[in-house]
Amino acid sequence: MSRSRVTIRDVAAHAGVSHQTVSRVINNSEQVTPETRERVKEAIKELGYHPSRLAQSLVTQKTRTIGLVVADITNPFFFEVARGVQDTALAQGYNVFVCNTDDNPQGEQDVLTLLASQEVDGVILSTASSTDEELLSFAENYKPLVVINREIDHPKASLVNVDICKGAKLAIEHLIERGHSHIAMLSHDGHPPDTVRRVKGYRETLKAHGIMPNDDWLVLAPPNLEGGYAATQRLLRQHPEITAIFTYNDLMAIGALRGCYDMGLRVPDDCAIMGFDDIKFSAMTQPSLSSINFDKYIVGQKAMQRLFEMFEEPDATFTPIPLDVELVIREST
Amino acid sequence: MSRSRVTIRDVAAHAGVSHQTVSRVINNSEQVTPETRERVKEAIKELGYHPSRLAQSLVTQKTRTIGLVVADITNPFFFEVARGVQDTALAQGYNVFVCNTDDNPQGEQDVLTLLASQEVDGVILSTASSTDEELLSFAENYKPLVVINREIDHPKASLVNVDICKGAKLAIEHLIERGHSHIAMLSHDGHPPDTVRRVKGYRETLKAHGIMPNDDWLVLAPPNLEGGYAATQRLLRQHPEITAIFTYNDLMAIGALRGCYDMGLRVPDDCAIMGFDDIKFSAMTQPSLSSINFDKYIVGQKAMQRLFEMFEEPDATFTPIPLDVELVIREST
DNA sequence: TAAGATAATGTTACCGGTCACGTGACCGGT
DNA sequence: ACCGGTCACGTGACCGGTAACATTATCTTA
Repeated sequence: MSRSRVTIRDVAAHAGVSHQTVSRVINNSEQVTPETRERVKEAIKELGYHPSRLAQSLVTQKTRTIGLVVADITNPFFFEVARGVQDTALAQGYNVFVCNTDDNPQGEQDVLTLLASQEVDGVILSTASSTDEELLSFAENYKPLVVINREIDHPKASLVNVDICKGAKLAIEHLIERGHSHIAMLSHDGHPPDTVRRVKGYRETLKAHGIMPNDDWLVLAPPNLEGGYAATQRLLRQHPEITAIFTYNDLMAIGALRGCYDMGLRVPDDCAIMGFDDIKFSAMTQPSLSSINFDKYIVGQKAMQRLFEMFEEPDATFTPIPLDVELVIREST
Repeated sequence: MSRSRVTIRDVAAHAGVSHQTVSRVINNSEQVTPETRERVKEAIKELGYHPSRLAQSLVTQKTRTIGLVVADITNPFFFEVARGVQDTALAQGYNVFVCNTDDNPQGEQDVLTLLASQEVDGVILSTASSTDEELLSFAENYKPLVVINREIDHPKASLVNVDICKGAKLAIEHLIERGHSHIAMLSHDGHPPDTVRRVKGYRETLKAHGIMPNDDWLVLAPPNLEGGYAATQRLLRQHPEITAIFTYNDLMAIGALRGCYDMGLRVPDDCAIMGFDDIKFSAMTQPSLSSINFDKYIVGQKAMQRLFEMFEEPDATFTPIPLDVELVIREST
């Protein structure tokens, strides 16, 4: 194994057959006598031969490698998705390149070209910094693409969509049911499409219940702990009348929890907090966090499965994969 | 770009030179007239040529790809390390395969052989389910290897070691200083080497201060939120005399926080909690968590840099890279 | 029993690059 | 005018596989 390298021809010589026959054995082709197959297998074992994926890839033009593009692996939401993707990929002998874009359009472009140069067989994209046009052009002249939580209309792109609108609706309705009418929202300060859907769900649900959304109560911040913390303090200082906050994700919500605590406000009595994503931490915070749950792992798994289907039938068009959400009520509301 | 593929010979023909000259231009060899270089570059641009990494790798026997093996990407500790690795790798045009072992020896072996078959240029390993022998044999007949937080003596393996003993010492000394003498420890139920160091630091520091470590107060549990939560409840129910808990990592500590809360115990008054790793969440919990901090991102970065050094000088032996720790005192102690 | 079908195996081109080496142009020195 | 050295570039082999086609052996079947 530490020797230079055992090639398929070495094996062939050792077994007294042509290298093509060895190749057939490796690829489980039927066109081989059980007897020679056995001889070849023995030679393979004796020499400790492993086929070179590089050489295989070069000729088959398939690398058995896919790219997963996420905004920031640091978000628990993404890594559960990543696990789903990786596990299903691995089961088929595929490897996954995980790339961070840092929620930054340039980063996303860099990453996409890098993936292109690595010649991955397909890409799963769970981020949204690039514009629709950039994405379309990527889909156009590249490989199969699965997009998570984003609408894009292209025959070569397939979608996995969590029902975010419904999630936002459930969240707001729950808050209204709890008697809140002064409901603020902390949203992502980028412009990803799934932000739009959350905000849309937030406003429409309020309206549907006869509450006029107040734009001053919709604040934008970085979608992380610190962003939620800072924005909450700012918001509640300016608008003490607010009694409930709905956040873009659980990270912001956990920051909001601490923000309230540091201002001497009690959750949920003084201000209720409602998250989105239901990451593991949310069950352990104090008070534990109400949130919108959906199976992140399944999202990744379905995305990967869809990619496999696209490999099988490159010309087929696929319908979007919907994923349901559910309301999780804990102590914070 | 969507056309079949532009090869180096197409470019050569287009520019009226040999493919070798094109190759020279690509690789910035000096042996090219500025004039022809320009002509070639123009041809490259016109045809939209991108060299095939596959073909390059096949002949150079370098894939510009490395493997990162972690126990579970789901732990915030690991993904900060992962970010450090990825960012530095990317800056040099290297891509990273991240693999999870799920803290499971079989998984680790699977992953290592998968990486071997993918022909990565090197491996960074931040996990510890495999035995030393397995690891040594891997190092023996494979590629450069950087091991994080684990002792292993092999010329082909290099180490990055956080000073865990010191961390444990700082933690325990801090608790003693706060007046605690009934200090329990929640540890990893696997048998990773860095567990040993934490436990060693825990016991020795206690002894150094004239306190006999009580083995009943050392409990093993899965190193995650739920593990910490359950173990804390079990522990405090059986041994109400305990006034402080030192945990294997912050995940367990955050679980412990909630465990205390659900038992009606106040932190730190009834029971102090001390974590390890200082993940981002620890500043946001309520009460915020005291912990041992070290720069996770730097760990990944240094590991990757070391790997690059090993690529440069394959025969050199390298000294371990030490990383310092610091005590972070927050509200939980 | 000869011809055609079919199964098992060998031959050779090819994937898209890099590398070692060969060749000719050019240059300065004697 | 000749020689050796350097520079710019081309030629062909090679990396380690797969795929298409050619070939041979085996089996039918008329």
